[in-house]
Parts: sequence; structure tokens; C-alpha cells
Amino acid sequence: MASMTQQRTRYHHGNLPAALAEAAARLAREGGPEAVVLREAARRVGVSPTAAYRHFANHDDLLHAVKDQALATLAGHMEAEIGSGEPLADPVEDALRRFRAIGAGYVRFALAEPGLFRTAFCRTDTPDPPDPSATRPFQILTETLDTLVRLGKIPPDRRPFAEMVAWATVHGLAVLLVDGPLARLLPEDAWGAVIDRAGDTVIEGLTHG
Amino acid sequence: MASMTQQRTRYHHGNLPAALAEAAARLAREGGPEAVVLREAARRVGVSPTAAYRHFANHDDLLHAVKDQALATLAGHMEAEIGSGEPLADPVEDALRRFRAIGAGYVRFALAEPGLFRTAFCRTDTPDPPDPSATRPFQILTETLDTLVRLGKIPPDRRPFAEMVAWATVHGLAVLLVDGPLARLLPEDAWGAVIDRAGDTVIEGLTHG
DNA sequence: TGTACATCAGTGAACGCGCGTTCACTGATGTAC
DNA sequence: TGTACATCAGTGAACGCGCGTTCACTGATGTAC
Repeated sequence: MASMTQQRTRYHHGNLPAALAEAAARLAREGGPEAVVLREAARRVGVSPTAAYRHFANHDDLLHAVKDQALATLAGHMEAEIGSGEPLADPVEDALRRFRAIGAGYVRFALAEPGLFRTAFCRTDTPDPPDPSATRPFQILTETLDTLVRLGKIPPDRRPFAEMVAWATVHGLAVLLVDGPLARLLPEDAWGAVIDRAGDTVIEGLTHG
Repeated sequence: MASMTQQRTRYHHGNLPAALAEAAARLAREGGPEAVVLREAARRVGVSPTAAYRHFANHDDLLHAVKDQALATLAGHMEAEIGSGEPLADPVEDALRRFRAIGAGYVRFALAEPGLFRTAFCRTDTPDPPDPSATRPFQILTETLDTLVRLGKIPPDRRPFAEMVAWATVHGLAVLLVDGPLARLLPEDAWGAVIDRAGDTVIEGLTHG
């Protein structure tokens, strides 16, 4: 597998779509969605801008590819965070542990890769068809909440919209920390505490204390 | 006070800075921060692009003016929402009412004026100097939480970072509804219910049930 | 196994666009005497 | 009350830039016979 930076020698690239998407993703990583520039991606791959149009309908199509990839990476981080902790014996405790891990993975990804995070939620001309409820992380969140209801930790009347509330809290935290005013309000060493407090609050709020 | 659209007849405009800022704000309203284009603002005011440089250092300076204005408008909506409900006799109940109103005003503004809302939190080259804690809405939120602690509704150990958690929830909700995937996930007539549930959850979480 | 030919995957030059910004300038205004 | 002049607030033309996109093209590949 040839590295992106190395000189291309053959006339045919081999896997230009993937290479372009990768270069575009690197742009997103460095500068967010507005840095995803078709011509620059082509430049980095060592190919003429025109060549991109053989594989992507237009600029927005390329951006969309990067966005999907960023969302998948976010999902990966969330799942990794779940897997990184060791399961707890008590099923309730373990469900709560997973719940927190999902949120922590989310925010951690946003802080570690702000460019990709912003790209994952950027606006595109063509709307993304996939329902977020169809994605892995959302499924995991839903299942975790269902488990907590089944085990009697969350009262059934608190279940509706619980995933949206949890998502909103975690997303808001991520956004406000990544480029919002929270970062200016809060010394960086307090961020962990805020994230923990947010987790506590949502859990208390859903489980009714 | 001359309307923006009417033909300017005098050589001197009278109040070009305000007129440009207003035109730029209208652009933000219609298309968000990326629609704030210096040349277009000048065009709408009926003035040459160069004239803008007499009053704004550069494009970013103009955008910043719009951003500040959008933040002020958001603050206004929040205060209006507080004022629109009638005060409750019980001080605890009234503090909770104000707390909810702050959040509801925030989200409502975002939904009513997505372009301005996005501009209020957009990135600019020059960072905004004013600490958000210095702004009215943030002060009101802080005071309301302090009141709830004083009245014994919120345990003191839950007080730290409470305004950040509340803010994050409400901001996340706004962002995800305005242009995020929540809008696709949720029929519009359920939005009110989610907002309410978010309010309930945060309050329960902070007051410990 | 060789060859003709359709198809695929690139090139290179150019397009129009609209932007932010700068230049040397002119018209209007206000102030000192 | 008039006049000279500094200062202020605009104009108009032009700049360079980099973008997305299109055009007619050529080099490489694979398939039918």
C-alpha cells in the first residue's frame, strides 16, 4: 500500500477514490470541514483536480465521504472507550459504566480531533440519508438505556427521549469545549471534572436519584 | 432613520457603521456566518466595498460585530422568556421556573433564528475577549442556581459546574435540532417534549430527585 | 497467442466567479482666524 | 460673515487569489475473437 506522500509513478493510481478520501480526511483533521478543498486533496495525492471527478460527483460529494468517515471514527472511539474499561459484576453498575463510557468517548474524541469532530457534524448540500438511530453508537446508547429500564434503575416513564437528552448534553459539552466559550471560561484541568459532573447529572436525572 | 433598501442620496451616509452591521446581520440571519460577506453588506447599503474599511478593520472585524449582536439578541430572548411567565409565589418554584425559561428561551431562539444562532457561536479569527460569565444571561443562570442552593433545593456539593452542565444540555439540544441529526430523528411536533424532558432531567439531576 | 477495439482513468489548459483588500482619488464637512 | 485649509468619509478601478468545474484530449487496460 503506497503512502500518500510518495511520488506516484504509474499512470493509473490504483485506488484513487480511497486516496482522495484519505487526503481529504487529513485536511478535515487539520482544519475542519472548511479545509476540505477538492483541489488540495488532488494536489496531495499527486493527481490533477479533474481526476477527482472520475470518482466523486463534486466537492460536496467528497466532503460527504469525509463526514461519513469522521462519524465512523467517532463511533470507533466510543466503542473503544466502552471496551477499555473492565466490565463490572453488577449488571446495573456495568450498564452505568457503559453509559458513561459512551459519553466520555464522545467528548474525548471531540477534544482529541476537533477538526474531524466538526466535520462529522458539518452541514453539507446533500443531506445525509442514514438515520442516526441506524448507527452503532446510537444503538449502543439505546440498548444501554433499555437495559437500565429493564433492571429497574430507570423508571419507565423517564425512558422516552432519554437518548436525546443524554446525547444533547454530551454534544453540547463537546461543542462548547472544542471551539465555544466554555473553553475560555474553564481552565483546561477542570474539563474532566465538568465531564464527570455532566455524566452524574444526567444519570441522576434519568434514574430519579 | 432611513431604511437600508432605500436609495442613498447624500454623499455621506450618516451612520454607515451601524448600517453595515445591520446589513451584515441580515445576511447572517438569512444564511449563517458564512453568508456574512463584506462586499454584499456594502452592496445592500448602497456603498462601495472600500467604504466599509473606513469603519471596520477587515472582514473578520465586521463578522465579529454581527456575532456580538447575535449574542446580545440571544440574551434578549432569554430574558424575554423569563419575563413572559408570571412569577410564582413559592420562591423555589419560581427559581425553577426561571431556570426552565432560560433554557427554553435559548432553544427557542436557535430554532427561530438558526442563522443568527449559528453566527453567535461561529469561529472568528480574533477571539472574543468578553468572558461569557460577564454576560447577562450567564449571570442570570448563575444567580438562579445560587438561589436554588440557598433555598436548599440544590445540595451544595452539586453546585460546582452546574451552570456548565445546564448550558451544555441546552446548547447541545439547540445545535442538534438546528442543523444536526436530531432534526432528522424526531418529528417536529416532538421537539417541545424533548426540550421539556431535558429540562426535567437536568433539574432532577441537580436537585437530586 | 496475437490483435482490434471499447472502455476506463487519467491530463492540461482554461473558464468564470466572487471574494478580501489596496491604491490614488474626490467630495463634503467643520474649524481657526 | 467669509474664507483657507485640514480632516473626514466616501468613490472607482484594479489586484491577486484560489476555488469548483468543464472541455477536448491521451495513455492504460481488458476483453472478444
